Amino acid sequence: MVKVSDSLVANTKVYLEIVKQLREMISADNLKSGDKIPSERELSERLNVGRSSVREALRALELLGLIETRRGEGTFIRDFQGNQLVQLLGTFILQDEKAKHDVIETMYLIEMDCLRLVLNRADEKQLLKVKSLVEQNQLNDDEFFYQLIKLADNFLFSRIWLILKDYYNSVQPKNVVYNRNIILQLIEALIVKDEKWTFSIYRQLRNLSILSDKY
Amino acid sequence: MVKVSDSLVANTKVYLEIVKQLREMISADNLKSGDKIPSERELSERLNVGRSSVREALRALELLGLIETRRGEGTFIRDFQGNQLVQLLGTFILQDEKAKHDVIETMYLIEMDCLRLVLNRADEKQLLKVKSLVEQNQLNDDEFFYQLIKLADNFLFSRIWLILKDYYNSVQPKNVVYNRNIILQLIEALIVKDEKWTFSIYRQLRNLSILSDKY
DNA sequence: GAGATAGGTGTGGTCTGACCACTAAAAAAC
DNA sequence: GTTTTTTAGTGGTCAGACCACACCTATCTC
Repeated sequence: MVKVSDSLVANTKVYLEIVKQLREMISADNLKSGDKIPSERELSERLNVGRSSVREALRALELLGLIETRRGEGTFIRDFQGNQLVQLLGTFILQDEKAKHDVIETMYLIEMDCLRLVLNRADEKQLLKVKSLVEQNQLNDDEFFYQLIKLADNFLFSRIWLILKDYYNSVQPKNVVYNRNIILQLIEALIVKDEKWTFSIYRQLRNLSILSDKY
Repeated sequence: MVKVSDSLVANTKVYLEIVKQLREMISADNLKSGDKIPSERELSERLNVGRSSVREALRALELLGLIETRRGEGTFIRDFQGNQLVQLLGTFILQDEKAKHDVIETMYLIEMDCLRLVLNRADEKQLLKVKSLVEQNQLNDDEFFYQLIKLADNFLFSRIWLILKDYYNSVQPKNVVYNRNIILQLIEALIVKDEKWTFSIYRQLRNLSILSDKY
């Protein structure tokens, strides 16, 4: 009988090895969001490990938001959502002020990077689409920005931004402002590809006017 | 007998409740990095839950990097380090084709963000220190950039950059170029706080000359 | 035949008890 | 006093037992 743990020098815990195996399994079978993964009992049997070890791995991935389990049905790949995770991390690590500052600064800079990308990349059509959504009041501030970030067409930035946004909102209560006029101006500036105007409006939106020369 | 699970409408899983309890416990007792938390068996008894449930909670927190367990000793609060976590998330998230391009683009943009931060933040003294290290040939390209990133004084950026750099090096065969002259020019540009010059040199360093107007 | 009902099966959720491997501190031997 | 041995405590893992729930299917009722 060959156990997963035997394949290593045993300095790796079984549940970590299972996480690894799951990763490879997902990648090999090209499983996507919503797909089902084998049951706990089947995994336990296939990997020659105890079911409790399988559960430790699955629970950890669940807390991370990477999978979702439904009693009586099974375990499914999930579209990664950082919120829950971020909330947890936040209460654990975001105590010191410097960390909060870093989060906010990083988010602003990444947002501006995305604006640059949009300026160079997005076509007018897409921007007009966002504009119409805003005009119909279908987007709040966060949703609007997410649309912009997506237009930057960089998946990594989208992911990072989503996480940072959650941190940001948990640190910075607030912002029900939603000034539609400013947002519309920002879109306009992007459409005409006026970089200076774009960033001027952005700083206004984020209340960075005072710090305008800092970034 | 009152179980943790009974105190709720039971729509919350026990291990999540334990995570919550642990959080409160840590906060109440003001436990800090390095401190020990109760043993699995004690927690199991105190919270009236099975040890396996306690373990599910602890393993999840461990994968998150929030605690550390040492066999034979116990479980300890840990100084949070995101790298392992981000690495894990990365392998789960970065599977698509476009990912490589996104990684490179993201790294470049973050490096430029850091340059901006350094321009506004770093004092000459620190820069001269880096300069002397370069002159003594004590830094390779990556190490040099890491010094710069650190001068930007944003912990989050440092973390993200380190991860991206690993991906970058595995994607981009590689650049043993190490042109000391260009690096020294970059430092000089930063010292005199000449933004245009700085970015011009940077693009040269990263061979972005062709794309210069894209970013 | 259509619909409602009752089982059966598979799944996650949880607990218990049993080992093992390892560490550190106490006890014993010198 | 120093070394060795024992012992108690801790995490690591497994196996088996229930439970609650979702889904399917065969059966019953009309």
